[in-house]
Formats: sequence, C-alpha cells, structure tokens
Amino acid sequence: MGRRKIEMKMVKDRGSRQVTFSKRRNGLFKKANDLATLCGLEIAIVVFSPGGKAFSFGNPNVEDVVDRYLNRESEAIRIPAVRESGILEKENEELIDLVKQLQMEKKKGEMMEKEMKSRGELMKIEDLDLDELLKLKESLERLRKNVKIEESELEASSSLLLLASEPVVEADESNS
Amino acid sequence: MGRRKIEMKMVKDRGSRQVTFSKRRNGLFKKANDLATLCGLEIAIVVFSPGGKAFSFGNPNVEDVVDRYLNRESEAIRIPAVRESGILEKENEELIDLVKQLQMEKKKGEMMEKEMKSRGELMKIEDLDLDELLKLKESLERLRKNVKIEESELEASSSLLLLASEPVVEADESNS
DNA sequence: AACTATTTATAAGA
DNA sequence: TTCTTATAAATAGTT
Repeated sequence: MGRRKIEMKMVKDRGSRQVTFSKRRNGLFKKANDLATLCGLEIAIVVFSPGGKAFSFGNPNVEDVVDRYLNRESEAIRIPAVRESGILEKENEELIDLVKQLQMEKKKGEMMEKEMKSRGELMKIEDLDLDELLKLKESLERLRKNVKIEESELEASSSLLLLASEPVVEADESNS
Repeated sequence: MGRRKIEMKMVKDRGSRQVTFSKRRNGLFKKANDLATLCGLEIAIVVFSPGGKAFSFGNPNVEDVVDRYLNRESEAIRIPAVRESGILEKENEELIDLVKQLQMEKKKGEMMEKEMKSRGELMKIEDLDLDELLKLKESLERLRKNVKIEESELEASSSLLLLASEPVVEADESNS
C-alpha cells in the first residue's frame, strides 16, 4: 500500500527493515486496538523487533490474555466499568488506561521485589512502594478536580490501587 | 475502510459485530504475517472472539514467542492502548503527570533489574560482611532517588537479525 | 518526520 | 458465509 507494491520477503537493507518494522508495528497495533474496541474483546500481541527488543500490545493487558490462553489461573486486577458515569468518554478511557498501566508496572515492580527478597536481599523496599502509592493517590485526587470524576467513582478507582478488583462482567455471547 | 467510515466504538448489533470480527481478524493476522515475513521476526497474537473462543497467530508459533516474552518480561516496551485522538500531548496536564509517573515506574523497574543483573548471582547475602552490606544498602538508596527518566531512553534499538520460519495460524472457526 | 501516490483493507450490499 | 465494489486506511518511496 504505497508508492509501489513490494515483494513479500525479508527486506534486505537493515535500515529499511527497521523503518518498515516501525511503520507496520504501529499499524498492526492500531488495527488490534480497533478490533478490541469495535468488538469489545481481549487481545494480546507480542513481537520482537529485528533488534530483539520486545514490543507488546494488550487489551486489557498482555498477561491476562496470555494467562487465559494458556488456561492458567488469572489473579488479574481488573478495573470495573467506571464508564457508566457521566464523564466524558475520552477522558475516562484515558484514565482507565493509565491506571491499568500503572497497576501493571506496580505489579512488575512487586514481582522484582519478591525476586530480590528471595535472593536473600534484606533491604527494605517496601518504603518505596508505599511512597509511590501515596503519590498515586495524590495524583488521582488532583485528577478528580480537573476531569471531574464523581466522588464515588474516584473512590472506586483509587481503592483499586490498594486492593483492587471487581470481576469484570462479560457479555455472554453464547456463540462466537 | 469500506463503503463508509464507522465510529470507533463497540458495534451494537451482534451479527454485525461477528462479521466485523471475522473480517478484521483475518486482516490483522495477515498484517502480522506480512510483518513477520518482511522483517524476519517473531510475533504472536492471541485474541478471544466476542463469544470467548480463542484464535491465535504465531511466528514461528505462539508458545515460543510467549515463553520468550515471559522470560524477559521486564525488558518489554508496553504500548498503551491510546484511543483515536492524540490526547496525551495536549489535553489534561494531570493526565500527563500520570503518564510521567508511569514512566518513572517503568524506569525504576528497569534500573532495579539492571542492578539485579549486574549484581548477578554472584553474591549471597550470607557471604557479605557488615561493611559490604551497608554499601549494598546505600546503592539501593541511590537507585531509589535517581529515578529521573529520559524519554529518549525509551526508544528501541535495532541490530540483531532473527530468523523466521513458517507462520502458524491456529483458528477454530468451527463455530465463532 | 512529513508527504502522497498507490496499494490494501474493509463496510455495505448482493 | 462468500463475493463484489465503493471508499477509507495503510504505507513505500520520496523530500
């Protein structure tokens, strides 16, 4: 889809290949996001760049989808549909996305913390987590003013950061 | 990309949603296959249809890619599921703050990981004397404070070349 | 990074 | 569901 049709085989030139990768990766992720949005479904993509770097896209996130795929038990942290409220949808979507990502990063950090502990590290990193949590909470407080989230909803969102999780109701489309 | 432009939100009609899913799933997998072919890289996609049925695409296969991903998860670059417009740049300042915090979390995680790696398996806490222990602790403290992030560092570098083999498509179209 | 000439994907319709 | 086709979207080559 460009100035010319190209052969479907590995692009020889390193630079061109990198450019192609960047462009098409973006396109692919956008398609995935569109699909997830249009059909309201779970999807995950993992791709290793020519340089070996991992890129991923997930709705709601890669791990949950992969876990589900691998038939594993998912102790996923879910964010309930705050959408119901009167918030502008755009802002709400962004907020949810950001909070989700933060949760993911938090989770990752916690895992690493465990890893370090298991290695016998005695340092207390717990302080750091608490600190970060407080910052997060403050941020959400401020967010509330500007985005005008209803109080009850904010409670729901911020409490998720501490505990979290309300099973997500999935539409039961009996078949496909 | 059709007779008309459609809104990017969940398709209400069940039947239409199913049709959209089928068409776009095929398109997405084709894009993924093209990307894998053109760039010679590993990629995996897992998607659950509106009915909960799993479809997947993998090059060379889903399992290998997912395994690779899970084993070096912390190195992954996560792409946020940003919706249509470019909200992050111009919109709410508080949202930007959230993003920054997210980046900080990521950076922190990366640094922790580097610390862990550089330290490697080489020393067990038991083998350290008090002095060494204190140094270690200081090191971690410093780590904690230097979580300033530079966006440029979030970019991916490319160089290595990965071999690609036959793509695998696993789809259970039986019902869907 | 942007810009377009083209190719590709796909929403409706059959 | 599969095919057809008008149109939207992605992107290869270029600046």
